[in-house]
Amino acid sequence: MPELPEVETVRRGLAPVMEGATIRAVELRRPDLRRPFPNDFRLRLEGATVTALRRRAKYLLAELSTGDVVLMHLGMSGSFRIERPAGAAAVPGAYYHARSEDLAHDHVVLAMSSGARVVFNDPRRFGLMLVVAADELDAHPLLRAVGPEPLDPGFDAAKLAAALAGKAAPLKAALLDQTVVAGLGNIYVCEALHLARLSPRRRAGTLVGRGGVPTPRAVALVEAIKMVLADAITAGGSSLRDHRQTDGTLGLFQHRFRVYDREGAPCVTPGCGGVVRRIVQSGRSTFFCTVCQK
DNA sequence: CGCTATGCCTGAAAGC
DNA sequence: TGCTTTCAGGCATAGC
Repeated sequence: MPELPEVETVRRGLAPVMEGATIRAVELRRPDLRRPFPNDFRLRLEGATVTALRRRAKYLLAELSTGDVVLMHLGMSGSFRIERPAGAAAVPGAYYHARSEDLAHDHVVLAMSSGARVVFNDPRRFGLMLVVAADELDAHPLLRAVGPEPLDPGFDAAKLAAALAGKAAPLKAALLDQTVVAGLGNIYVCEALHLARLSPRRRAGTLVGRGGVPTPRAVALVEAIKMVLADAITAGGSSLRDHRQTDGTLGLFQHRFRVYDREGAPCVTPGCGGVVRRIVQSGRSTFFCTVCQK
């Protein structure tokens, strides 16, 4: 489910009730998600204060006063919601979920000193929660090879070109590769390629000129990636099947999809006149317009 | 029943 | 032989 804009939306929702708050109790309602919780997971979280809640790629990182970091991933169907137990004071700036639902897939509950209960729900259990020492975070196998943050000012056409140079894989597949650029998934790759008018089937290496110089297409693609992601964050992400904001409300960006899940609909590019098509690449649906995306 | 699904790790296969 | 790149398979569940 969640790509960078959804994870960032979740981060912004959780920050008011987690940052500066102490984790009073951790309830693990099953032994594993995608992989087992570490044996010392509860021990290392309980009593620790969250000093910052950050995001790297599609990972949420809760930095603790103890020098540990809680590494969280939402997988395909994970979501967080914030509950306010009866009698607990409301945290300024926090938005609470109206009521609990789908309790069967509530796998982790964090009771925070802010009074909020942070509940992780994940029907498919492709999500992940680990705790690692902060000084080992960058070298951690899950993060070591992750590429640049697309919304970082340092991510530019030169960076993208360097990552794409020599690649024969389709552009779609290259952009899904988290080592090329971090945080894009199936939706936002399709959206960014349409905005940049680039074919998902084009060989990735063709965005790089002689000597590794980025082409105008690479410049356009970087611009499109940044714009699509920023707009999606502003809209609270995209809610299809699973994504909710932490207060339970839906994201709104799905109403603004240019191509994703719009097979057969007219292309929105002014004057194009094409129709959105669906193909399968690397086993996943790609939506694009064969008329204006070259 | 069969197909699809916002992710991504693993391992096999292919290419050099 | 070995390294790198690419892709299919699988994970677990729900909805249509």
